[in-house]
Amino acid sequence: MSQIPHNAAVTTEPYQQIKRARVSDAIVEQLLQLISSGALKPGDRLPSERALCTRFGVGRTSVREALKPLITMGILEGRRGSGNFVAAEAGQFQKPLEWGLLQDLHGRDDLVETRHMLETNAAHWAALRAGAENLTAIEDTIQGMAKHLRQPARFQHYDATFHFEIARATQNKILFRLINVIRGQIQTWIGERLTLSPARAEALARTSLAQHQDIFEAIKAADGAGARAAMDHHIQTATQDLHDLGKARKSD
Amino acid sequence: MSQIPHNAAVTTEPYQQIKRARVSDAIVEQLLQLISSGALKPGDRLPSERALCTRFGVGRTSVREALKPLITMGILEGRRGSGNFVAAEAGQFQKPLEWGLLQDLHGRDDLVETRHMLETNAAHWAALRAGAENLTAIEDTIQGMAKHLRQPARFQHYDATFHFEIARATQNKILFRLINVIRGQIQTWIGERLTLSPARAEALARTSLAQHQDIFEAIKAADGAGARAAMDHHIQTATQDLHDLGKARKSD
DNA sequence: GATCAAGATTGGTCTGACCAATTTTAAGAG
DNA sequence: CTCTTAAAATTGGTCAGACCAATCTTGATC
Repeated sequence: MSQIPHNAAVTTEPYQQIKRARVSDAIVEQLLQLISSGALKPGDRLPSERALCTRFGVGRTSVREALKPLITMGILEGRRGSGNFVAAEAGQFQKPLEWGLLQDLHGRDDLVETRHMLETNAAHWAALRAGAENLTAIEDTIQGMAKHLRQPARFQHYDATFHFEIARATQNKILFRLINVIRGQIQTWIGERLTLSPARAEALARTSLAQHQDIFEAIKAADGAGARAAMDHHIQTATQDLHDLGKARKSD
Repeated sequence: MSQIPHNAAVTTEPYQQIKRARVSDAIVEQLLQLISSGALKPGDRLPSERALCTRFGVGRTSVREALKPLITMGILEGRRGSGNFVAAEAGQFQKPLEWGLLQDLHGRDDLVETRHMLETNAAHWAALRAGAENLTAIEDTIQGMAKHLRQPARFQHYDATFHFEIARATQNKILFRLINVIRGQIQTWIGERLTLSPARAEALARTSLAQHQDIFEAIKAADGAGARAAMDHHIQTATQDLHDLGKARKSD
């Protein structure tokens, strides 16, 4: 754990700073509304910047100043020579979360610890709130894991989807987004972890599969405490495995 | 709780998309490094955009395209006629978190529930990890509350600082940032909640103070489970109070 | 020394132009 | 007619110069 400095102060001021009407901000608002209302769907192409100029009645500078924040946030995607597009992950706001959470992290401890907290709570709430649709989605991922015990890449995909579906079953959007961004980050750190002997990989997969089944059974039975405990056990095992692998790799 | 749509897919691809070198991106990188290295401290003023043009050897457009993302994320702050400044909260990345978490939220339920989870876990870890410096900081806020039982604004400030210091005592940067952004958001929703009779306000304050003391005692005793339980009780009470106030206001 | 108006500085926006990547079109070959 | 390929048009990225409005600086005035 890294020390958190004592310079940042807490803010209790509820009043918002008055902001002069910037032209670009008004455009940002309109574009956001077009996207959230569904008029612009992921993958859609926006009118060219020059066309937007005439539509909004502003200069191209303002249009570009409006597009820039949306591109930064990962809501839009600019392709030179082709056009500006609504990003596939628009609405998930993955990028700003990564910016906010993962900047200036020296170690992975915070990440692992937070993931443990989020996942155990997610299991708890999923058990209390999962609908039939959620249960079948989760069960599908388990069957996918069972069918690909010897194909690490496939297995890992279903593993990730399992946790993804549990996060969705919580019906809590904030928790859903947090789990996804942290899982994604841990995944990039792990990278190509599964470069170990096939026999060992299959053994790990079997253990993991059994734990996933335990979690699912508890969720299916609407057993909040049981789901939390099962997930706690699973995450601890997975974390320990990762830790062992890290040590093994260091000794290379 | 709002339903989470089933359209978003999970990504297991660790490879990053190749991106052409944009001039503005290179400038962003330099500026970020200047800030994280301490060469530019919060509150500092950047050279004027025209000056940056000559320093970087690029046009003003590129400079502005580089500044825009940083302003969007709250790292810089642009004041027309005055200059661009490093934001006071630079390094906290509050704004991108708000973007990522609070977009498109229909109700406050997710927020309240997530806060409950974060705060109870924070109390637990604070009890296990708080150093002497953390303990005195927390105790100071309690004394501040005790001295201002009849001044709601002051009391609320120390209340918020109490939770702020506990979040810091966890030594977990991610948890620290999450708690701050969510508390801030709940606070803006509450707004000027304390517009009730002085007698009732003081009664609530006394109850709250007692609960804060319980939490602090558990943390001081390094009693993780006790701290979690005390915080759980406190958050539940506070949430209930807010709920009652909301109902009372609706009946106006 | 305090007040206030004129000038200088700065971020925000507009216009028009050019570059490089991409797409579209059209010409040409089979 | 289809496929290939080169030219033309389109598009995002960058540059330059200009103007506006908000702010800061300066200096004259009392």
